[in-house]
Amino acid sequence: MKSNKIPEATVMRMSIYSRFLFQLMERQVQTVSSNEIGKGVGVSSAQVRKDLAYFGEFGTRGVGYRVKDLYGHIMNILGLGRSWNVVIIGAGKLGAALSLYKGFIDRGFKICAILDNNKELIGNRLLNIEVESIDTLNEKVSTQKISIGIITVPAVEAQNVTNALVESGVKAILNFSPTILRVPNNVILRNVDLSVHLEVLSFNLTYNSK
Amino acid sequence: MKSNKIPEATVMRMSIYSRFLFQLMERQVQTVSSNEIGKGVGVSSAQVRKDLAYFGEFGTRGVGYRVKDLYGHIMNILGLGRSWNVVIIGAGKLGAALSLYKGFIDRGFKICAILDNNKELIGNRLLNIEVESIDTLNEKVSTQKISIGIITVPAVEAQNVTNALVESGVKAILNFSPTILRVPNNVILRNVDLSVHLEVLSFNLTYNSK
DNA sequence: GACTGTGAAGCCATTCACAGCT
DNA sequence: AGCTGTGAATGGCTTCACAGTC
Repeated sequence: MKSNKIPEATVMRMSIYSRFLFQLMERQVQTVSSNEIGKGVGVSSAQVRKDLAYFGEFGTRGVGYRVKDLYGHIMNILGLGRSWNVVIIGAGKLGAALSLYKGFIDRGFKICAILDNNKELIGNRLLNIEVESIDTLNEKVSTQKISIGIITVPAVEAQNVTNALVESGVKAILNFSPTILRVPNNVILRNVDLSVHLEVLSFNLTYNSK
Repeated sequence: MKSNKIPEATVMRMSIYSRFLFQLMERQVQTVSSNEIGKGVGVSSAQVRKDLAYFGEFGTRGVGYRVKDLYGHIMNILGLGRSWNVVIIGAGKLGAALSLYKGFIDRGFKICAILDNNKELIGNRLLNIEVESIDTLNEKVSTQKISIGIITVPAVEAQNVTNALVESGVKAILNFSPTILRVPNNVILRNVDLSVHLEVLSFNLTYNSK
């Protein structure tokens, strides 16, 4: 499978489809059509079929998709057939919230460590994990086989934290700080900018689009 | 200005440009080129110029852009020349984190109220705001002129909360719950799905793209 | 008749390349 | 010479429409 030819938008929708399918499973639904999936998640049926076609043929013409099978396929495609170990750097409010975020845990992301350099926060307990010093990063990553780092520190510290994460051997970084980070190109970086979304709303409200 | 012809990606980048320009202002930089902006935020110079061109001509050929002026223009374009009143529904960890999120406050979003239906959370103090019952929504929105609602409740409650927000007169909603919400089309809705981003990383790690 | 899978068409965003200004 | 603003070219994602299958 050549993942670099697959649109990122497609991957994001796959994630959404899988959650919709999970809901159907809970309701014991056996079969679903691309049209129903599309209605359920807010895209066209053609889009659903095109997205799935990147990865194979999962349906039956005239019938639709078996919910359970399709769910399984998508979870495997997304690499969620296993669990991922994660470290969060930054034990402020956002880091704390994310460490307890059910959406992560439910989908196989295990928060193994929460690190910070602020002595006031070190020692705090979040659920069953204790906030520890950022000095323990290398040890945590290697002993716990952590492959993903989440950055929730202030912008000014973000690049330093990134460098430390890269050096520790983490393979992917999810950055919540509003900064452009530099990473070597064997490390995958994604940015989530919370302010941007509110500002898009502000823009739309101002020019009352639609 | 016809905002409905402007790509959403452009609006999002405008938000990012403005923060980059703010950093330049702090460093007393007077003038900047599209190339420098592009380098700073990780896009091409042509992209920067195209984006700005949707809104007018802000630069001087042969010279570049005056940092302060361009910043001011973009802030106005984004509707950030004023402050926006916001209500957060859901005082769990995520709601609490967002209510204290500096990135919102700094950009003129004022969290006026945090509401929840969980009696255990009502009465908690977050900074200077007290968590109150969701029953007070209508009153809050009208007396405090709130135009934006942020949803951080569990998925099952999200549609009910949305309906309440719509009825209260809120004009835009930022939804952090992983659900497809229905809103009348005079209300603007944006979804932020935190899990999706980690799952895209999982996908990329699995097929080591790039 | 219902629904998938897919080539072709359409559409939208990004990049190119250069004329025009300082 | 340096840099913006922009029409033209490119590239990529989405929609269309229908052949293929149950």
